[in-house]
Amino acid sequence: MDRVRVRFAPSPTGPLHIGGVRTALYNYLFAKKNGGTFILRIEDTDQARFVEGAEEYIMESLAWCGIKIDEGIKEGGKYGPYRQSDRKDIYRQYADLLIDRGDAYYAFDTPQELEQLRIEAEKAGSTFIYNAAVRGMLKNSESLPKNVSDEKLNSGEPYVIRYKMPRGEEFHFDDIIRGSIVVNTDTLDDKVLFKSDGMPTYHLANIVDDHLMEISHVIRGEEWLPSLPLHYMLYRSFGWQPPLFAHLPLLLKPDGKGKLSKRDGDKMGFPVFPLYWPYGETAKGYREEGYYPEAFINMLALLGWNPGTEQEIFSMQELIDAFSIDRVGKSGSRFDPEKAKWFNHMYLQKRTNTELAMEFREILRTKGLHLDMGELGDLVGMVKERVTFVKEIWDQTDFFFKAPESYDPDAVKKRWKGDSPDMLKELKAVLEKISDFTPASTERSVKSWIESKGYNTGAVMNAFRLVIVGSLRGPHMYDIIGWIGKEETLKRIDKGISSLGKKQ
RNA sequence: GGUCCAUUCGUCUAGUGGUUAGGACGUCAGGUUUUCAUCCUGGUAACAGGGGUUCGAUUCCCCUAUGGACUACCA
Repeated sequence: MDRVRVRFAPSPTGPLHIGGVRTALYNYLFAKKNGGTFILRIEDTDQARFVEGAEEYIMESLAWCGIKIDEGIKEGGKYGPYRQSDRKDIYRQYADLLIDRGDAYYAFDTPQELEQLRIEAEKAGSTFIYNAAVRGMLKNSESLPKNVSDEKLNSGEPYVIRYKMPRGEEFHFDDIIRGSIVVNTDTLDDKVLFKSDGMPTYHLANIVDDHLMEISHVIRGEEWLPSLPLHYMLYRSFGWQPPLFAHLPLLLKPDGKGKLSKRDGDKMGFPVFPLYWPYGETAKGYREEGYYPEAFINMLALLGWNPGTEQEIFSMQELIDAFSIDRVGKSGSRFDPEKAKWFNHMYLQKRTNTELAMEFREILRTKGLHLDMGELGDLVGMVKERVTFVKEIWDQTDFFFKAPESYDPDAVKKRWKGDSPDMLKELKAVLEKISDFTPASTERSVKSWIESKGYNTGAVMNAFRLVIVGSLRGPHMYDIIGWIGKEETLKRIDKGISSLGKKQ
């Protein structure tokens, strides 16, 4: 195989959606697996849709995901510039070349005229296609006498350059994922290659850049499959060797129908973007929701690709080693937010207590709490396995920091019995005598006291939990009181007894 | 409407011309636990339908159905 060079070529029209991130990821994995180069090319030929901040967003997203760009706007490279608006001067000559070869022509039809034709066709129950069948009846350099056409060009009348799709040809081409595909060129249209504003369309710019940048494999979304024949045709007209193409299946909505769209996130309560999008209509991001990039990438990689083994947890390097484009599926994948959470849970479990403590410390800081790392590490270790996100640690540990201000009514009803106050008074006396207030020693003393008195363990411990935590949740009681300390423990027992009182 | 693409548990998927059709998420049940959660064990659940080809099709072919993409001087 020649040197592998792939590109991810998004348009800066807004935040990058997770489908786009997956496309970038597969390109990256394929490149790294084959010792190739991953290129980021910004396709901003549509000036009307350009969105400020989108380009930066794309780059920051890839960086967050750990997808490293080899050649691009910031990285540089021998094939630059890597932004199509900076390559504007390149495209015109290729459009002219096609005209010289008779594979393209000038068209003067106005957008309004074409719109009218479409409406009329629709009324008649058909679809208007600008192709060989109607070319001769429209305003272009194929139908008009040469002098009329030249006059229009010279007078500065707006025009576009269209590809002259051949008539009645059975055209064969290949896709790595789909296999071989055949279309009749009569069903294709004379696509605009060069717009009246002086910019190329996607089709022209894409083919020219892929050729000039020596792209070996084009890995992109399935929405491009219908224009693949045109792209092959363009390579043929230029006399260039086309790259290999792989069209990825789309990401679908978790419920209902259709492909995942930008609006789905807020509607269904999960992000569809890697990062928070701060402009205009803001959108949530995985990063801000508390996902680890490793988990996010792992989840995305497995949506449409699988290694053929039962392994599900992959580091980026493992993904690179295992990746093969042959194992990319053919059908669209429905995105499952629950599975995404599971991946994050798994990655969080792999973090050390110290790492988690450092992350959690940032959250505590916003609450005005400052603790040393040793204490925090112990705390986090008690609850890490019950959380999916670092931010959930607070929900699991709030009672460590403050005595309950109220007691869960259901728990009180169920666990606060008539003899609870007396039992807790006795328990308090037992605890008071313990000088070495560690989980091991409190557990030993309390257990032997319960045993000697013949009490029911559940009755004691649940009432105890109620006054310490405020509800029936949390880690083991001895771990909790070991962390909050003897003094605080005794205080909470007193407070609980006086607040809850005797059961009526 | 037209063109193209797709179709295995609810979801992501493995898989083969003859399998008890496997795994994961979810869900349900049981166990562990002083609580909740975790965890462990187990269960549930799928080859869209119809024709072929074949000794035998989930697997190969055709049709239908369903879903999806595209159908712009957007990418």
